[in-house]
Amino acid sequence: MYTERISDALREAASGWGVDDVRFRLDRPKEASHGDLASNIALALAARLKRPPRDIAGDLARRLAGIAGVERIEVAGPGFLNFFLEAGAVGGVLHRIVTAGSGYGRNEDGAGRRIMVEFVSANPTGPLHLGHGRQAALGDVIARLLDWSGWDVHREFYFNDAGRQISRLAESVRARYRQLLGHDDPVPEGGYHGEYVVEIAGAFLEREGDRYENDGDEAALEAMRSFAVGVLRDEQKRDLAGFKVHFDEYYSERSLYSDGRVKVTIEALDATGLTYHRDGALWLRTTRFGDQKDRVMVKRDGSPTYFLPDVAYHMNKWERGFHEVVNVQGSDHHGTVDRVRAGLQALGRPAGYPEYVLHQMVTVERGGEEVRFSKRAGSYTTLGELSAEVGADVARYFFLMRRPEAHLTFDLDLALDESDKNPVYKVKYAHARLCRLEKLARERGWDVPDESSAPRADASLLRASAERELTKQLGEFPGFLRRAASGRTPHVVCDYLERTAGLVNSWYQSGHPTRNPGLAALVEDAGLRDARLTLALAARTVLHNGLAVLGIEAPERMVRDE
RNA sequence: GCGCCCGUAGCUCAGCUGGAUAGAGCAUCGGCCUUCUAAGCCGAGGGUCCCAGGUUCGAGUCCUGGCGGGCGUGCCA
Repeated sequence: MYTERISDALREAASGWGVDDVRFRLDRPKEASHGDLASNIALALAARLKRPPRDIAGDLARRLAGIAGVERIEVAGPGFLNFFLEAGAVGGVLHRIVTAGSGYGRNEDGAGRRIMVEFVSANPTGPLHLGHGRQAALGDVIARLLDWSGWDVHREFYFNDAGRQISRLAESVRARYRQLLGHDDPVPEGGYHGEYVVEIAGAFLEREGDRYENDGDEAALEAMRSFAVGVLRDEQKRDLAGFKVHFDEYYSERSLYSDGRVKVTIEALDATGLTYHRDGALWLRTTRFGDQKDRVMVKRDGSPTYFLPDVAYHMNKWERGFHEVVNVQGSDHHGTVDRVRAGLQALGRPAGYPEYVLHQMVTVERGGEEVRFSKRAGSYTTLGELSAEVGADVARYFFLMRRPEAHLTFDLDLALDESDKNPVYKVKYAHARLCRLEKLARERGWDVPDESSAPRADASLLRASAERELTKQLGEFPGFLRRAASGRTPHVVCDYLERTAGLVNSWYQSGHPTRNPGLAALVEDAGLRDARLTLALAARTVLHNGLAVLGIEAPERMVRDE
């Protein structure tokens, strides 16, 4: 590829001057008059070589003058090198794209190594809300990006089926159960007030009858607990499936207690000599590893604090062979990051283990007003409702289009709008258009380039600026995917796709059969038509693959339901 | 008090290791459908990139100090 060729030549030239570690850019300038590619290498070298950047640029321009695919090189501004490429060199990427097909954009950065993405990990105490939706979309797409980067990815959901919140859920179910039997038990302090608890109590009543009516013991509570957890977990799984999110494994916090891992972890931490007793509790010197203060690990009453199962769990991940772990969590959990890592470091794990992607919260707007939702108060906008309302594809896209650490305002009106305002439709529409183009060509009895025949098309015929701009954009897809994967930032893909769809539409309009028949894709000239249909095929491939990475359908035709 | 994140157009937000005249969508205004789907395109207006210093040939981007907002800072999970 021409970019690699040029960048190698530049690096080699720098090396010839004794600079082997120069950092420079070689990318597509915003301004068309700055060429197809521009580099700041002369500016980067100026200080090292103690020479004016324009002189260096001039030397480089002369030196690279004969390089294949480059038409001419200009020195501009303070010392930028602007490369103007031959049409054939630019178009060559189209052949690569159609040959790679549904694999275009993949790379082998992960080299087949295992990596775990843990996400959602909601407590089974209620339905998934929109915050979980953002997390589900982020985690799933980060996993997909890692897969596209050659990692062996494992998706895991950790569910907290132990502890106080679950007890409160069971007590809330019992209160509702007894209410249904005519008692006036109040929902306990700190309990769950949502209507779904009443439904669970009703289902429990239907299955078990009134046998637990006056039974206040542990066994009754346990029966309600496991029933409620089962119902809620099934519901969460259903909502996630509707959102096109699946997990390889659901890991139970309870199991960490029942199989002794929490106990083993306490003993292991105690054996490090980094623990001490104070006020009747057992503390861990997490400050040794950068935490703001030491933390209690075993409370005065003998029970472990919540971060211990987290440490035990991550030791278990490590033992299962996952030395690369990405945890996707809400930023309200950031306080726990340091202490969990500190506990793990005390046990000899590396400092950056595990990695965290902390996303900001989601607020919902409808009619310009913020919609308040609170789990405890029982007022809801659940992920299931949202998927059903706007569709999984739109919901996923909206959750993904902002970078994780930025606050997300979910505009329900815009998401529900199936007309021209929704960015998801713009991308899908561009894809459908390209499919339509191929279909029409076939209907007119023309051969349409496919994976095997497209590489024979003469891409150097694509000289119009809309064609070149689109072609160059398509060539950058793998780089964007790589950047999105390594940065754990799916929104980069959204931005790329919106821009690409825009260029597709511009190109499409520029070849309007009436106003500008010379640039139309479906022309009589077979050579030109094949070149343009190859461009269409390549663009369709990129849009399809980009949407696939986001877990979104790329339709062959759009049906307007008006 | 301390820690993390955020502050860019009227609104919601991009801006990759510092690069050329700061971008997109929505909203506003003006054009474009007898031929490939107008769910689209073309154009216009709209900016103290929170403020003040500093580093640099060059700062929205890096450093320091402020201001504003969110979250955290439990022997709660």
